Amino acid sequence: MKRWTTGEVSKQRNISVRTLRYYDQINLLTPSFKDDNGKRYYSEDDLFTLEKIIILKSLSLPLDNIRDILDELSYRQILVSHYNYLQEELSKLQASISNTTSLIHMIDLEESFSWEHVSRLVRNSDNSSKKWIDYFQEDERNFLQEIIPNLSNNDEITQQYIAVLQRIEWCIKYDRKPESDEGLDVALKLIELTNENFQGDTELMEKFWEIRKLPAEETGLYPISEEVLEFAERCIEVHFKLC
Amino acid sequence: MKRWTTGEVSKQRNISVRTLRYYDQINLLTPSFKDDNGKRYYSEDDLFTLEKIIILKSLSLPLDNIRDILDELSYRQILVSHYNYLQEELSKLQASISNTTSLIHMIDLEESFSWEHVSRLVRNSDNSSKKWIDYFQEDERNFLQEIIPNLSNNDEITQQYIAVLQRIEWCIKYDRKPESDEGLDVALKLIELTNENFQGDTELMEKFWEIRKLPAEETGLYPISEEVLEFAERCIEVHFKLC
DNA sequence: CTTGCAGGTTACGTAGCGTCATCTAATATA
DNA sequence: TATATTAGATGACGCTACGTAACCTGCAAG
Repeated sequence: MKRWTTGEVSKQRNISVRTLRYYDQINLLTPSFKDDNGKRYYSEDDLFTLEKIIILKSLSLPLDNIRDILDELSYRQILVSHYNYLQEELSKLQASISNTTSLIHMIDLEESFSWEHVSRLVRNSDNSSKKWIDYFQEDERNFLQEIIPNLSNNDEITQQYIAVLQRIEWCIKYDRKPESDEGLDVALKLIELTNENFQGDTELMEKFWEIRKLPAEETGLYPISEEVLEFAERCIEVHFKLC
Repeated sequence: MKRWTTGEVSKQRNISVRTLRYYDQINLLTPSFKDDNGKRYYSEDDLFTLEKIIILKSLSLPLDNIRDILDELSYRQILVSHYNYLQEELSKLQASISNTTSLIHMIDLEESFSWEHVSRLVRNSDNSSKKWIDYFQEDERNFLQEIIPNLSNNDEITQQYIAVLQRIEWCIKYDRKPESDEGLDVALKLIELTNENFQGDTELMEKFWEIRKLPAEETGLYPISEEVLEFAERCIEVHFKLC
């Protein structure tokens, strides 16, 4: 059975030696063997555990929480929660990107660049209130709740829709046609959204209408017109034909 | 002219009062007025500056660097660099997601879940070596270089392609047809990649061939077959028709 | 024999705040 | 008018996840 020294593990996993020693110190990852001089030797199992730790860390879990749950979760559970987390981040990022492009557009057009616009955009994109525990599945949560507190949550999907709708509004306002590059962009986002969050067009449309019905303060949008919906549909029509 | 107190700003921008006081303390954002009791009052300009700071912070810039460059950069420059950063993050995230799904697939199939596979995947996705300075444009960099060091960089786009190719290989291996949901996924990613990173199919194909020519150790892939390319093309053919 | 390298320990430093403890001024309520 | 609450202020200490420096050890190479 092969064993690895700190230096080897450090290079392989791209982690500092100091980190490994620290993990040993706080009893997060104690190497399965130490020789007479105190040299650490890591087994293959240790490396798998380290992998787990790295993944859980990327969920922004504090190390002592990781230590608490490490043994209770299977590799698959960890990966699935990691996957959920990543998808969530993706949503946020895409919303952020939309907002940022909107702002840049506004500056470039040198008009309507008011404090109102900025704060409305930023307010929508900023508050991230989901926590790592939300990325675990229900049954796992039940167990986890006993160890650690819980949290509120926020509809990120809605935010994504809002972002798309804002882009469409921009297009209409500045006379970009559905046939333009911007129209293609909109179409792509829409397809992505339907594909990732729902399974078909029915739900998509429902979501659209739900958002439309929300009061303006809540969505951060000026009231949404029929025009917008038509624009959206035409974007997809023009650029893609689903077979 | 309206002025805001710490508490008001705190709520509006979703920042702790402590943070505001800290920024004052380190001379990052000093409110334009203080009354006899030392109460801080922020002007509209102050709020814009705060916005800039928040954006720059989201680039993971340390606060003292932000202080140094804050006055030198226009709002537009900051937003553009922020946008570049976000796009970069998006690439990484997508690669991460692909890798994670691959791993989950492997576990689910309960075969070939060797250390080799895991480490190959993780090694590819892990090392993030771009730094915030890379997200500024050339002329801005020249100026910035005088203040702060510089860094290497890594071909993230290649990594994205690798991720897609890996998914295709998985499809072929487990007999998922281009017509399946997985095929649709692949098609979506491919369209996204062509649309975001290049402008047309020509470059896409070049990139594909470039990667194919790379030795296996570098790409982290088993040699890529004609089969893969055909599969990719069919995915797009089957699911989308560009008009 | 020393030199260098890979390992070790101990201990202090860091960023960006959170979190007391304590104080003041202004306003609301009894 | 007395008091309680609120929103502000200022230290000062605490925290995470390590980086970094100082110094020691064991071993192979020159």
